[in-house]
Amino acid sequence: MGNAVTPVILGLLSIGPRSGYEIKATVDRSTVFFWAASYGQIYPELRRLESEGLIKGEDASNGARARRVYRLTDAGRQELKAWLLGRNVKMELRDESLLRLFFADALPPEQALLLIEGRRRMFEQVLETLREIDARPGEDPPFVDLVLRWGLAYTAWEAQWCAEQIERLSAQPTRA
Amino acid sequence: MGNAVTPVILGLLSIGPRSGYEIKATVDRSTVFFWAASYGQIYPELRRLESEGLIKGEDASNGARARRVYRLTDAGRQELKAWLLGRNVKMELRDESLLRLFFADALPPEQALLLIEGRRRMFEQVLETLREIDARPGEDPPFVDLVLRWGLAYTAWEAQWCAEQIERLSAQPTRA
DNA sequence: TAGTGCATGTAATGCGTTACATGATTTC
DNA sequence: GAAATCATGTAACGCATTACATGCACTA
Repeated sequence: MGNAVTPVILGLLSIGPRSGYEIKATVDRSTVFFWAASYGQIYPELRRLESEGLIKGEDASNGARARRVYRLTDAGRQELKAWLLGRNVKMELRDESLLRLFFADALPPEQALLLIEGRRRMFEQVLETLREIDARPGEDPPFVDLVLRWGLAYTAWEAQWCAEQIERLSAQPTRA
Repeated sequence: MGNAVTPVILGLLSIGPRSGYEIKATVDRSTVFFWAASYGQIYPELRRLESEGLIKGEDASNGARARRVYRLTDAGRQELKAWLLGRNVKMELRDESLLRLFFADALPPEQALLLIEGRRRMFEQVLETLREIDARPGEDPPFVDLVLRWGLAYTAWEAQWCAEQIERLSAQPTRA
C-alpha cells in the first residue's frame, strides 16, 4: 500500500470505473469528511498504481479533450481486500474546536460558553450538508450508505452533546 | 499564530509553567486524542514564542541536567484569548477504520461484519484508557475535565453505534 | 461569447513525524 | 550497576496542500 490516497483510489474504483477528476469529485462529496485527497496525490498515484498492475487505464477522450478512465484489475481487488482486512487501525482526530474547549478556562465563563455554542453551530451546519446528500435515496452500495448514516448520527450526537453542556452550564455558570 | 503546535503551548502554559519535555508529556496523555504534538515542533516553537515575547523561559536546571521552564506572558495570554475567540474552525478527521467500512462492499458480508467488530474493539480500548485517566478525580481545570468527559461520552457512543450495526446486520445479513 | 465545468497535471511550499544524538538523574 | 525516566535538541524524510498552468466542451 503506497500512501494515504491509495486505498481511496482502489476503493472507489471497486465501486465503478472513474477518471482522476471523478475520483476527486467523488471524494469531495463523500469521504472528505473523514479522509481527504488532492490532485497532487491522485494523479501521480494513478500512474504508479497502473505501472504496478493494480489498476488499468483506458482512453476515454471526448474529441480533443483528454480523459482517462481507470478500472480495478484482479490484482487491485486483491490488494484492496488485503488492506480492508489488515490490522493496522490508526485514527487521528484534529479537532480545533475541541482544543479550544480544552483551554477555555482562560476565558471568562460567558465567553467560554460561546465556544460550545460555536461548536454546536458547526455540527448543525454539517448536519444540514449531510441531509442534503441523504435526499437522493439508495442508489449507493450498502456500506457507503451505512457510513453516510454514521455521519448523520455522529453529527447529530455532537450537536446534542453541545446543547446539553450549554444548558447545564447556563444553569450553574460557576463551574464546568 | 504560528503553526499547529502554537495554541497547544500557549494553552498548556496558561494552566501552569512547564518545560518542553513536560509539554510533550502532558499532550501525550490529554490532547493527543484530538491534537498531537512532537518534539520536532515543540522545541523550535518554544524559542520562537519566547523571541516574540509571548512566553518567558527561566532556567530550572537540576545539577548538570539542563532544564528550562516556560511561563505565559501577558502578551501571550492575550494571544491565546484571541485564538480562542477567532472564527476559523476547521475540523479534520482521518479515520481509517471508517474508510474501510465505506469500502466494505468489496468484501463478503461476514468479513464486512468483522470490520465493524474491529472498530468496536478499538473504541472499547480507548474507553478503557480514558477511564483510567478519569480515575484520579477533579484536580484539573473545569474545561479540561469537560473535554475528558466528552472523550468518554464520544467513545462510548461510537462503541454503541458499532454494537447496534452488528446486531442489525447479523439479523438481516443480506443488506447493510 | 462569456462563464462554468470538465480534465490533467506539476512545482513549490510548508509541515509534522521519525529517528537519531547526547547525557544526567533517579529508581530498583 | 542496570534500566527507566528526565531533558533538550536536530536532520532527514515523507507527505499533503496550495497554487499554478493549460486547454476543451457545453450552456445560457
